[in-house]
Amino acid sequence: MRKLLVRMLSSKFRSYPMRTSHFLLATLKETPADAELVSHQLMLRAGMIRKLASGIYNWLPLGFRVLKNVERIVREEMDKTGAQEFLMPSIQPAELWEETARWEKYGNELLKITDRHEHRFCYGPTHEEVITDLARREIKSYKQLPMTLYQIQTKFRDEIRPRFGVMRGREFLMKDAYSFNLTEESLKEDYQIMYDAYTRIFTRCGLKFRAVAATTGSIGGNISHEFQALAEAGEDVILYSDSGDYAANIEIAEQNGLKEGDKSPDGKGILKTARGIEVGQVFQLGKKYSDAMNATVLDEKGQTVTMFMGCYGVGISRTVAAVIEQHHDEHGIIWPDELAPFQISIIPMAMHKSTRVKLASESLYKQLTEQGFSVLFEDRNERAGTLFSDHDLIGIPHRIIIGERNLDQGKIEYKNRAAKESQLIDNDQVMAFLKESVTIPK
RNA sequence: CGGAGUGUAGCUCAGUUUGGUAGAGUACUGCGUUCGGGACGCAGGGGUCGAAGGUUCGAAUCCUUUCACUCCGACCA
Repeated sequence: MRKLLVRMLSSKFRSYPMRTSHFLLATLKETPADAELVSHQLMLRAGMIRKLASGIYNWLPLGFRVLKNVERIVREEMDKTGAQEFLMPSIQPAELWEETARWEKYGNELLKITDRHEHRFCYGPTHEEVITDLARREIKSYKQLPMTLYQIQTKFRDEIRPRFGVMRGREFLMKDAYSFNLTEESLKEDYQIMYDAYTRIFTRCGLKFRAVAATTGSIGGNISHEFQALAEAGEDVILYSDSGDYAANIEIAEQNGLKEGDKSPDGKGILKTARGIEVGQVFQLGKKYSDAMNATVLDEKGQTVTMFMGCYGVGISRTVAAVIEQHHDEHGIIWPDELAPFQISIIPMAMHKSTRVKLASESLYKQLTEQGFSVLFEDRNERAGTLFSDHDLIGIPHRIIIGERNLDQGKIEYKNRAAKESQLIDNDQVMAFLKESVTIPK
């Protein structure tokens, strides 16, 4: 124990940067044969994910850092609404699902398992039953309402046909929130609060998206909206007004007898279709679960009343894929600053031969990390082309290249991943320049 | 679950028709040259050819069964 401590304090553990030579940077030059979508191909090539089984993926360090960034944004925006984070079990007893009749109705998508005592469980695809059970035990009075709880957790839905990598995986990371309300008006207020929070979340993720009226499917309830990231690869079709606010999932639109080319029902503009990736969905559940499971509180008159509920989901792992669908070029991924696994990469040229380059690079690394930037230090003894290609692929937004030639002029090179050309910056201006250019997430 | 296809080195693939000692490129290791946009030479390591059974003197190759994975559809959202 003492030995380990001494080694950690004295060795490279402390002083070395997050460096590519010891980072699990599992990039692939060629596209794996079983990936169809650009996002799936790039996630594999960049070494973000690896498949373990159909629809089930490992998240390697690079991908995990992005996943964590989406999670952080979601958590920040949920906390802003006053929702409380907590955690439910992923394994759920059959009895709860039988109370709502979903043990049968949810179908084969529900992964059912049996323990050694022959007790039946499922791996949770969603958590309405568990939260409602918790709420009926713990929430007693109208004075506690409204109340919203959320968790960020791995879900499992046994899709008939998983596809497109984490876009339609079986196991996936999801944020699910549940609101409890005394009245329908209160529910509608919370619904709007969540709707607004989702708008902020997906905006921060750099997504172009539309919120569309949606059907409620096996979750149930009355009113629902999906947040659709616009992408040709999307599996959903939406109908939207080209100049008004109207937008609906194709199912809803068809139920209302609307089709492409029609006038928008709000009178503004013409309806057009687009494809989308569903990255979030919000539901006004009403009393579907609270009725079935008897989740009640006492109101101010001492009467027993059934609570209204809402539920609100964000597909966190799917959002990562959706962002890539919208942010890439022929060389690889182009991360928005808030999602990038690292904000800045430092690529020293011929560092293994030039002490000057090495010192300048390490010094800059130290300064940048002290300022709170996340920085990846490229220390592999590879040819420049290899390094540049890898960094293009993994999509770190801000790149600093340090070489002898420019050091002689007192300059370093900066290249934005999204830009075609790089630019030279005076050595003593670098910090100011980056502070100006890089968004630092809190 | 219906239809189509694929399983050979970490990755991309040849070899299977017509059975005869397991291959290429790339990646990886060592040495040397080179190195600001995926270099080159030499030397190496890495495979129960998805699995099981059968036919045969001999099976990656032929037969049977089975498993996994991908795509289209239905399903889900």
